[in-house]
Amino acid sequence: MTINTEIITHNISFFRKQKNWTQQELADKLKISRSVIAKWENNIVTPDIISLIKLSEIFNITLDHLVGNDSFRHDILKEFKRVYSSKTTPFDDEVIELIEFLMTNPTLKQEVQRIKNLPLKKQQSIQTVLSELIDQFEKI
Amino acid sequence: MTINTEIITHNISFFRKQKNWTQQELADKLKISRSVIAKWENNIVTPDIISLIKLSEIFNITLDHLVGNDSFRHDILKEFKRVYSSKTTPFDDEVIELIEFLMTNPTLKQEVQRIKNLPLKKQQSIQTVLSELIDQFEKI
DNA sequence: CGCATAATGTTCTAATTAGGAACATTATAC
DNA sequence: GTATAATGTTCCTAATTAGAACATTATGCG
Repeated sequence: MTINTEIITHNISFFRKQKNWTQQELADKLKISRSVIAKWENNIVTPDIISLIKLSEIFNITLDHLVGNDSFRHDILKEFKRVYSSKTTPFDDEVIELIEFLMTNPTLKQEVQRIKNLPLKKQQSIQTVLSELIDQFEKI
Repeated sequence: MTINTEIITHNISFFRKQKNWTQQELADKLKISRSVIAKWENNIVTPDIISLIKLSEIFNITLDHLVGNDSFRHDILKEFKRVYSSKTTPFDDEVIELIEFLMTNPTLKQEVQRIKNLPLKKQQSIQTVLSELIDQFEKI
């Protein structure tokens, strides 16, 4: 995937207009100069991460949404983005299933919690062993 | 909400270690100098948005998680609660924490999903072994 | 249309900041 | 305890940014 700043800067313009704000209004909210906004929107300058986070809050969208990051499409988290931007949509089945699976499997839930409480190195070791273990059971 | 870069740079360090990579390995993946990684992790320099997006892809997490975007997190949790209260299922805060844990830990998440897809008997076997495994690591 | 002014775009400058290479320190393995 | 891997730091150069001032374009209204 090729990443460029064009989408990001274009999105800033898009979401500002969606809110019906002028560059000056947005600049005031961020307490920066208006000309900076103009340069962001025309992709002359790329906003720093702090400004982007503030923008995502002001626009009430996720950072991933703001920067047009869809690389995690195959991840569970992609749905969170969707849910976040349209509250009427139910949760993704995958997420719900994972939750319900853990809620209905106290044993495994507890084990995950125990893993969660271990130091990182030990977590990694367990994951390595576990991966092998599952491999074997999948093969049987 | 106060935003600072500390969380971001700390997270880079955290997720790199979670993957068991050296700074050099991460630098190679990003095709940049290792010293830059070091400066990121020590909050001497703040990575630009393009690098952050690449990092989120490499770490396989969302940008929001990488930068520790809390406002996003709260909204997600609200959604969980909404969905679950409407299902009259008792809402379990512990599960939320687990989901959070799994979201920032793609490897383990995947393993749980694999377990979920196994037949019950095999699930139980794995849980038994896993329990013993965790025991040992907790004792060390 | 033609004017006023709101909105946006661009240029210039000063200052900050990032990145890489080299060097310094700390951690780890044997 | 030493060798080496891993990480931290400094110095330098190059690139980037924010703001102010100025230029252009868009919009509303008589």
